[in-house]
Amino acid sequence: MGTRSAEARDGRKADRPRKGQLTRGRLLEAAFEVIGRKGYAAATMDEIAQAAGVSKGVAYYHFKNKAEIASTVLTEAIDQLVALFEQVRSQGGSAHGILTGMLSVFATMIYEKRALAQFATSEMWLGGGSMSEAVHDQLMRIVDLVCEQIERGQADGSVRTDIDASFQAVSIIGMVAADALYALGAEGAADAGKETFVARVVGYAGRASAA
Amino acid sequence: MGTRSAEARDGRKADRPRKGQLTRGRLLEAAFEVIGRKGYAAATMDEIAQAAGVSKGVAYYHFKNKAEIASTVLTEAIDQLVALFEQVRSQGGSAHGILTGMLSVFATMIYEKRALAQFATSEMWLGGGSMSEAVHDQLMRIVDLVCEQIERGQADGSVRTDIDASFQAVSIIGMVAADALYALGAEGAADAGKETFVARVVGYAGRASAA
Amino acid sequence: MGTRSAEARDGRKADRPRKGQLTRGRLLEAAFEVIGRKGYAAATMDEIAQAAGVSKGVAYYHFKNKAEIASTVLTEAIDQLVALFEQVRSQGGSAHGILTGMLSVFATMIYEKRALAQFATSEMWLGGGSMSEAVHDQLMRIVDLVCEQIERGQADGSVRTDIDASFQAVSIIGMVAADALYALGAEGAADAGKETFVARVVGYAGRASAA
Amino acid sequence: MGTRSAEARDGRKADRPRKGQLTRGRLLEAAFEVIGRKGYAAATMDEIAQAAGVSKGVAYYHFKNKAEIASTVLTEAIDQLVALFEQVRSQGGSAHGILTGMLSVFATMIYEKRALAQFATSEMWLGGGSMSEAVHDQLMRIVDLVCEQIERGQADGSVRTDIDASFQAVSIIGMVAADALYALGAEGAADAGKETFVARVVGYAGRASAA
DNA sequence: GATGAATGAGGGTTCATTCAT
DNA sequence: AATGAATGAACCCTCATTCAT
Repeated sequence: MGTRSAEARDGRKADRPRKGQLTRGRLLEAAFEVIGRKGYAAATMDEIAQAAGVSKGVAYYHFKNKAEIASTVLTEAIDQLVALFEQVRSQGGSAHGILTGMLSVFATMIYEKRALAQFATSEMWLGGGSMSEAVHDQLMRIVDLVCEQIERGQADGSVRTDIDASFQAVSIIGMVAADALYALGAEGAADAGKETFVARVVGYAGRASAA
Repeated sequence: MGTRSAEARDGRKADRPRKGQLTRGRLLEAAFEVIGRKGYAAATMDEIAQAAGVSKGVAYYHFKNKAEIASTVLTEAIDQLVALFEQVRSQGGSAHGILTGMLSVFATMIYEKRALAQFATSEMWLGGGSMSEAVHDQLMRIVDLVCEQIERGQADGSVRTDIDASFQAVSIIGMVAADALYALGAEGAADAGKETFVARVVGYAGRASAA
Repeated sequence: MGTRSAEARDGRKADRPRKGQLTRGRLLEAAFEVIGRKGYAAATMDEIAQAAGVSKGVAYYHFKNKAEIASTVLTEAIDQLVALFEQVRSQGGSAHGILTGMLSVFATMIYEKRALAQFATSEMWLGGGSMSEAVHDQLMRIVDLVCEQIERGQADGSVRTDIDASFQAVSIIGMVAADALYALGAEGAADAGKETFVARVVGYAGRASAA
Repeated sequence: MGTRSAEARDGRKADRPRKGQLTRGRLLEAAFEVIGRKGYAAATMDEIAQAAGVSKGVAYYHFKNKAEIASTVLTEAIDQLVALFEQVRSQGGSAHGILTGMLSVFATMIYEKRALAQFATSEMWLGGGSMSEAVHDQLMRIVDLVCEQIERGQADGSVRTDIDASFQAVSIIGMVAADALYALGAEGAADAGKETFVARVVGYAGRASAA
């Protein structure tokens, strides 16, 4: 005991990441891993706490209940993804270029955080679940950003107009998700590497919506 | 205990599949409905038995456990779908024509049995779950049939060859599933009707793989 | 095992007390004892089930939750008391005579089922508890029956009229309850015996309301 | 650890009861309110600390545990009541006069601090609980003071002698408590006002013990 | 004195599964 | 074949209590 070094050294007590925040972060990581691996229903708070290296009680100190920890995990990840999407958008360019960039970002994230994709997708199907509401809302943020670009593309003639923009957005996202599921499910496929995976997904999906 | 089976059965072999098979069928229907509505994990044997109008104990007379009843439901449905696919294939025609027919059949089934699609998809993501093994095997039967036609199309030049056939097959199926999820999730979308839904999905997906 | 004698002997299978009813009864008895001894909050379903000689799960087969088992215990006891009160009333006589009879019955029951009295009283104070609603409703049935006789007494001039009948009813019941608590709390007092206890309570309380 | 108390305290003994005593007082008030509203078992240290506007840890700095904070609340209130009783007694007068004064004081306090009455009464029934011991001891102080006057009345012939003095004391107190519960439980009854309530209780109870 | 964080022992409840009848 | 009843293992969650700072 007595390792209060950090703030003592530089005296910035105020913005020192409190110990609690560290634990909270560890819990989120653990929840991400466990839920991704076993699904929301099969994941237990016991296992999450254990994976985080803390007692079960502390999980309930930081999060109201299991649903909250799960939706926090998801929201934080989607926040990252949305930020990346917006970054792609802010760099400007044609609708097709931005779309390609978004899909690339999306596929990359699925590739890297497959567990989250599993969690989000599986919970999203459930109509009346406790989680489904929050999951759905989060995922719609992604769909909307994709949809926006497809509409731009429809306006400038680079994307086919015979199908609803939102329909196309959902199709592309579903396609990418399914590809990821398949590519990652086949364990041997992983060796192809991220770049190959992303390139294939983007190349294929990009073609589907061309005008 | 209970060894009066053999001779007793022989005595009325002809009319045996009466009560037992009826009950079994009712249980499968109930399981299909409940699991589709709440997901595998949240579905309880109690609710399934109650929905079937029988006692809980009888469910364990007909099925070994919860996993078995669920995978039986799935297998029977996939059997139907496979049969339809093979029927489409047996009518011959171009790869594109057969593919279109299969997607049409697939989209129709999702539209009509959305609960099953939900069940299959959500469980499939789970890597180590009890169900996932069986679900995966079943769904691969579908993928393989689609893949077969894509390979035919690649051979005759009607389908792009720059992407693995299996990759394309998975993409198309994922796309259709996502579309269904979205179209059926939006309650207002249901009024568009089955034909509109199927046409849109097939039209869009068919384009993605064109050479 | 194999003691299916009763119904076998006389063949009245229909009204044989099912095994489940026996268990249910045992659970109620156990709940009565445990809750009476430790209070509602401190009583655990584990202990109740164990006292009943069954597993914890079966308690939830017969009762929806802890509150239900507790309020069932209480309701059944109050039912008995109400039946006794009504029996006293049906025998006719002066208001004073009936009141005396009722108090006698009431004091006797408290004396014999002190645990229940403890439970009922302690829970009744709590305003917003889960139990309090049901407990209050049950106890009011007793108050009403006493009140009815006090009003009769007021009508015929044998009971003072300067105080609300309901107020007097409550006072008398509170008095008896407090006496019981005191008499039974002092362990040495138990030796005075039931008759002495009842006589004292009735004699004292009966005087308080005389005109 | 923490042995700097003695000399540190001595250094500023005069102005010591500053922050610490204030916090302690706030905790007691909060505990009084919360326990009164939800009962001892359902009250949580969290809620008490929050109601006091301090952290949970500080409650354990001032009180050993939950039982201590509760019994302190009770003891302080009973201390007040005892002081009032003794004040009534010190003013002299007939046994009947003093008794009336005591009941008036008692009824008034119940009326004003109903939450405390609830707490005391409900916990008192519990035989082996953690609280019951302390509660019982405190309440007996009240009973003894009432009993003392009843014995005086029995000596001078103003109170009936056919019933134990202690029995009568308990009866009267129980009566008042029950009346308070009833009067305060019926929300509409509150409008009658404190004076009416006290007068009724005293008038009724005073009569019960008259010789 | 005070705080936030952590602990860990249960408690209520659910549910897949089994079994006697 | 079928039923009602029973079991027991978890699971989610709460909360009194402790501790480092």
